Amino acid sequence: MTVNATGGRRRPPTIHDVAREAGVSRGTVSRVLNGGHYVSPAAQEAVNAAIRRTGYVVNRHARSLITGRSDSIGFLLTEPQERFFEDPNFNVLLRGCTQALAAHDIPLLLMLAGTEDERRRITRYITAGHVDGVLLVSSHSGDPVAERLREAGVPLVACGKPIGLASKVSYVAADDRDGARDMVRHLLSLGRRRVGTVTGPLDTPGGVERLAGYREVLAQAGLEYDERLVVSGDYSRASGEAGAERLLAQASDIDAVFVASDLMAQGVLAALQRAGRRVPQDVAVGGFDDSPAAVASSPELTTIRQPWDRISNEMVRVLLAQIGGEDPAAVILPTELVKREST
Amino acid sequence: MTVNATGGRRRPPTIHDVAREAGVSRGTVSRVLNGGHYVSPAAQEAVNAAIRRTGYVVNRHARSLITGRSDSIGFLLTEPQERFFEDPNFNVLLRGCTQALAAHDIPLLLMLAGTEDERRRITRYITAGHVDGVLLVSSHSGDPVAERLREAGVPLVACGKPIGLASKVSYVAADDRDGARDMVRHLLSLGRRRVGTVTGPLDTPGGVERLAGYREVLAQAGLEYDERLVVSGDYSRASGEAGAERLLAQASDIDAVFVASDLMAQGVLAALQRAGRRVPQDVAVGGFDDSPAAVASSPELTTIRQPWDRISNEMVRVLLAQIGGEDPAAVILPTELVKREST
DNA sequence: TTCTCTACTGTGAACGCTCACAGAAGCATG
DNA sequence: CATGCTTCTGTGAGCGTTCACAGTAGAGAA
Repeated sequence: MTVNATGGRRRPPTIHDVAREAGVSRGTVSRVLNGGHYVSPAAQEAVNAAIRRTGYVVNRHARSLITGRSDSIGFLLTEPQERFFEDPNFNVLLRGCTQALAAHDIPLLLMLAGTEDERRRITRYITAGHVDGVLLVSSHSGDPVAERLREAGVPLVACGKPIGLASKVSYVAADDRDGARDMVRHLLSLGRRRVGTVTGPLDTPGGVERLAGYREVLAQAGLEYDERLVVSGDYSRASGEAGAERLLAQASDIDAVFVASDLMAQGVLAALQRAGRRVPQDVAVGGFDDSPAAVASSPELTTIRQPWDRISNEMVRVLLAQIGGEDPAAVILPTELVKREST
Repeated sequence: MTVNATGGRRRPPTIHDVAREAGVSRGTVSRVLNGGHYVSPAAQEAVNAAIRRTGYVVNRHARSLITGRSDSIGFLLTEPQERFFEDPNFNVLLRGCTQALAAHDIPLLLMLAGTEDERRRITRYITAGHVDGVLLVSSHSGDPVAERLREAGVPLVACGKPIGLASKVSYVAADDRDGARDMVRHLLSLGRRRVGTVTGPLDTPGGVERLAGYREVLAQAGLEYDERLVVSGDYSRASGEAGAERLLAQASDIDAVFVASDLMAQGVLAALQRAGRRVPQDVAVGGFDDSPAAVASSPELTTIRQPWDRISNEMVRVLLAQIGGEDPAAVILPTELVKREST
């Protein structure tokens, strides 16, 4: 790439420079830039050569000004707590989305809106058209941002099924309920009969669905529901630890625990160890997520793998389709049981 | 905020609408928008009211087109491996930078450039002026992107001292060497005399500096350098585990290990446990970073806290200053020894 | 031939904003 | 009363692109 082939000036080359260099008009260059329809092969080639020679890069601001599109996507995190940011799943999701968008040459804007103040600011920013669509990562129900954006007609895809949201909004989620079913069936297949659970927050879809799967399978197995076997946490390690302690106190004959996240499962392992219960001999422990925490703990966790790479790809695909005018869509992806040492 | 107070049209209000609503000219509105100099209090007030009534939000594309600035900052990760993305420090840094920028109402663009292809594309994108500056997060030396951006005159701040970079580039770093010194002194103060170390990659500043600190303190203490006590890893858990095994094989009388990252320290703990060594009774283990891994492992890790919140704040501060015309600057921030159970 | 159709090309007018400039008004100074 | 200065305001131009439209050339049909 020859720098400043068009002369010694400082300013980056414009579409005019390319047109002059190629001996065609602005219009033709613009057409080449936007798919090359109605452009003769000769002109096409001349323009491409000129672009290469001048080092031309399209000015996205000028383009956006007229098209009204921004050619960028927002990745919005409205979680009030910072917890989700520490969640290893977040990493995978963020990276996956960034890469999936990079394949379309679309930059991703990271937006954090933890406080109500920030949420208001970000909402204004988004509805002003500064991004073409939003990947929404927020687990809690009644998220006002989602509703506001939806009302403003901003293309939106949520990660996980948004609960308590009045109307149609696209989402991509793992099949939480089915994953939970798989895990509990696995625990029962090992001969366990006193299977407890530490649920996620019950205002999140994951929390609700995983608990539902657990109850379904126990019911199918003819085991009657015992509320002493059910405690809930908030996906944090500490809450897992506390949950396990409560379980041991309420039902000391417990022989397995289905934990709704790997991070909480780590806490459960710690609590069991402190109580002198061996894992998996005395108590089998199953996690959820297959996060790095699953192999970082000892014993390594049997867990349910969430297909994060597929989730991020699908989120991007659905969002772009929606920006292109398609209707909202829901995508549910299958999970997978990963057997390790803890069961 | 009244929606569409200026009429029933769909399109968002422009500066013209605000001007009409306030009974002033575009110029006056623009001046209010940009600091309010040379604007009478009455006009100021009228414009602000009109903005509120119309729900006006500035069109950044139009503004950027003329100012040449983009009012956005890039967060660039050029690590070829995905390891850094899994590093908990990354989270903290990314969040810190996003928030520090949000305070200035500047959006952050996340850019991943793992392959040479992507690096080329991103470099073009950046040098075309689509961001005003870059926060560079990359540990390895000889990073071609940093050099290219610097040559192109793009304001740039690196996280950690870039090694092998020809000329001046701003950076913000924790005082790695001093942190290492603190930790090794701490280990010696416990009466340990056979102190091994698992270093980071020696083509990273952290790897080099932490090893240097280790050697300095041992030398000061009159202990002679024993190369069997030094192995190197790549900051991953697995490499910590492998490193500890090598240490035990080479120097089985080891009574302490200074590990250059918490993640590796987790691996070291696992290897020691498997070898039947008690921590801290038989072998004291010191980590580095004070990442979530430090409290997630058992025993909880004594470690060196990196001031990530301050690092991200400083990176943003230095970058904005540089965009504002100031010269590059280097900022070194102190670390802190955090004592827990592993020593 | 003349007409229509298709493939291609060039041109003027926006998009919404900032910037430079011209000018008005108010006030003090000579 | 003219002059200069400061503070404030409006206006025209232009940033780099796309879009709609007009127009040209060539091929095929009537």
